[in-house]
Amino acid sequence: MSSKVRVRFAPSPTGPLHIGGVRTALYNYLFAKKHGGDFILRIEDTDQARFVEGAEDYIVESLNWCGIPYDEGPGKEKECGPYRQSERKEIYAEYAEKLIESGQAYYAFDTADELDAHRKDHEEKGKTFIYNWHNRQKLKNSLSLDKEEVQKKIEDGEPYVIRFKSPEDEELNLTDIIRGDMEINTKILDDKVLYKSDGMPTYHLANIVDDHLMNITHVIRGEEWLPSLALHYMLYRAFGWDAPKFAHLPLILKPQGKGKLSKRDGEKMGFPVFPLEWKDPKSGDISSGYREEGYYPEAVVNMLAFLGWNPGTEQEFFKLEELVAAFELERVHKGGAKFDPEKTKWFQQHYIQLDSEESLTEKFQEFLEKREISAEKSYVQSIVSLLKERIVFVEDFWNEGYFFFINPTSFEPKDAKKAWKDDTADLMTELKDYLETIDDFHAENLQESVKNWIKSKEIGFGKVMMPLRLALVGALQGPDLYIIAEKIGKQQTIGRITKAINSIE
RNA sequence: GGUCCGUUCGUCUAGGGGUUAGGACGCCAGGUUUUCAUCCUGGUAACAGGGGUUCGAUUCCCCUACGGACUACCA
Repeated sequence: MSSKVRVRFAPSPTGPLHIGGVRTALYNYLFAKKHGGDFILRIEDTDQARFVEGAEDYIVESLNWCGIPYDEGPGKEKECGPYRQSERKEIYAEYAEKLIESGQAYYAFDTADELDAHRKDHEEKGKTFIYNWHNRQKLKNSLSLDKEEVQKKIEDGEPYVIRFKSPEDEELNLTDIIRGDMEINTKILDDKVLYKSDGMPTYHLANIVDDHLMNITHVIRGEEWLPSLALHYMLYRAFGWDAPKFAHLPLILKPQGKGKLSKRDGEKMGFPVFPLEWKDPKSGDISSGYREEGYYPEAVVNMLAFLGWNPGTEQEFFKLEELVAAFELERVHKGGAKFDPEKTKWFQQHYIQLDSEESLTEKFQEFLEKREISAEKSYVQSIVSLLKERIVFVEDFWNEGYFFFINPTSFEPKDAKKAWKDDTADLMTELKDYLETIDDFHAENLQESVKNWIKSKEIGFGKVMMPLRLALVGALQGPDLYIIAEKIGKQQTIGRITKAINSIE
């Protein structure tokens, strides 16, 4: 086993890639890169009914945005292509036939309705219907029917599926890198459909055949596949192939309540569950994405990496290269992890603080342009520099500093109540008159002048500074007031004081 | 219901037969900031329960409870 590590991420294009899927992709990527291996993208589109237009592009774009591009896959064809299962149809038919020939699979003619009736019947008796060794002789298949009859049905074009012939009673020893050894008896397993009547393979067949043909060495996938592991082991054995190693990742759960994280949770609790914004082609519904919400990919990747894994040290900030170096499947947790939107914000805050002023200025200028607010680049840069340490998203430059660009549109009622007393209007009028006499509006000069003025009036600083802040900002928040006055200039400063005097009772 | 997997502060987790059970997010308090945020300091808070094994179990074993996944001609 000295062959090159090859892993694959194999989503089906049934909609936008969920954040849990992104984590699976990330772990695959990290593992591959750590071992100098290949990361392959395979599109599992064997279910035509669930195919969603645009989903594949979305998946590719998501991986690229996260900085975890695939080495092989659609658009990056290498010798193992094609990488869409719908384009590999003939291959699966061939392998399904091989299993029939070796007696490890059989044709089944039971209709969906018949099977449903069996299930319902069993359910009413409090039992579970399992199609396997104990009843397959009584059902309509090539094991129970005469050879001629089977032949005739096929020739007549009667629809059929191919089922795996699961052993009756055998202890199977399974190994998972994360969970260790497990033992399963085949008697409770059912004869899974390998090949559907529409001429397409099921996940199980396609998956095993492709993983083998694509020389996959490690299968890293979600825990929902754990119950299928026994089947997959038997399939490899039936073909006479070496099975890859398996690692089943814990699930990502809802922040509150029960169950796994779903699309709905994001909408309900106000955080994205998708990397990128997604517009459903049918309903037109829009689901928010981390990119559009202003998150940096580094933050999302770092957060995701730590959901179910940790390096065992106290370091929490990891760039992608560092994750590659530190990542180990053995350190992946077994239990599901509840998703924590707050922690994502914390990572985001960290990574945006690492961004350069130039880069942030550029981003904030784009933001301003969208709002049709024009400002000199040097002015924007000075605001960015001033506000940088208090922001988590680029948008926060606006939330924290809109007053550098526009007049406050209203006065925060709570703050007005606190800052604006009965005699404040008169005091502000006096201050305004005084400011009229000052020509040098640099912050230092302003500070000294106003300080002296306040002292000469023999009143408290708060009595002046709070209403002044309210007038200039619209609320009791923001950076140094003298700097604000300097930035917006004398005319604006006096104008805003006047407006406040006239509009606050 | 059946099969399988899991369970350390509210959350993400470290740890592992003898520890003051460690860190991070959140929350709370104090300091800085004549405001707010940032920042700094401190604090709160956990081994699901019951049996074993052992001189000693949070750590090993069993049971129970709880949680989760699967149980389709979906992946």
